[in-house]
Amino acid sequence: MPEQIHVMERRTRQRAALKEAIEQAARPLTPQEILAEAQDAVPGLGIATVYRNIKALMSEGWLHKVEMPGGVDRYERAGLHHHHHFHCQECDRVFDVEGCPGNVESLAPPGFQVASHEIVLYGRCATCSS
Amino acid sequence: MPEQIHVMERRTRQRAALKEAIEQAARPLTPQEILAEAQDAVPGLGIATVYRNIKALMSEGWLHKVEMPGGVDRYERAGLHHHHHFHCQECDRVFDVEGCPGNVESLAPPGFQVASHEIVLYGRCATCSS
DNA sequence: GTATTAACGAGAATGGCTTATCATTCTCGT
DNA sequence: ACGAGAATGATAAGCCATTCTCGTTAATAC
Repeated sequence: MPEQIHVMERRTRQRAALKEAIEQAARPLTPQEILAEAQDAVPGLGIATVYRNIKALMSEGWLHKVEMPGGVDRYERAGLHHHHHFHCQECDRVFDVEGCPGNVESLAPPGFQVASHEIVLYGRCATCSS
Repeated sequence: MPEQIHVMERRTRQRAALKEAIEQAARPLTPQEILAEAQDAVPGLGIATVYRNIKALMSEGWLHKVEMPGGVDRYERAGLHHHHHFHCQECDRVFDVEGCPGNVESLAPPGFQVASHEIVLYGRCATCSS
């Protein structure tokens, strides 16, 4: 009687390309951006695979969702230290921003409990400024 | 020959109710929230009318759009002084937050030009905390 | 009051992003 | 090399916020 071994995750070129694209970017990427990057390595890659793996990588804690105002969700490696984001109004890319003003919770009105916060800077990135 | 007089805007109960709801709320409202509030005054009011008037009030500068991460657009009176927002994770309402840490632009990396910024606090509002 | 026509209400249609379906391909333990 | 079934790719379907259509209502000028 053959043992039934449950394979939870297989190593595929697609998944490797997706993870590689995400790590190389070093900034939050939209599903479309992930697709475009990963297609350099795996030409036929489809958008469904991107979404499937985003969901999988999220649930295994490898990936983290970044929600930006008025835009689609973006994703970056989980486990990065506390940071914020810069949204370029020209190229629509989002970049990580180090540091935090601190003392942000004190802005909340009395009785409001602050669990976390997000700061988003808008403007033009270095590339679009030059 | 009757003169052709162009009426640009009529005073309707619906529009009055919408503006009233927005001013009373004193916080950014979603189209659905505006609808719910205004229906207290005008029961039959439809969602299309809400969107129509949002668009109109926006273009005449009376209303201002507030985009929140991972949510639908909200709207509040234009002309309010610089402030930020608190998003209650329990009731999903958004509140205004006075004050600003300042010195926020200095967070941006060299070469990045900051035009504006938004700070969003997450947690539980006073009502949901008690 | 009457005519004009902006504004309304209900529901259909649109447009995006995301998820589901399913036949096919590919990984991996044996 | 083989076989089970996980993963993929193409596309259909689902979701939803927003916009459009159109017959009806009602605000304004006279």
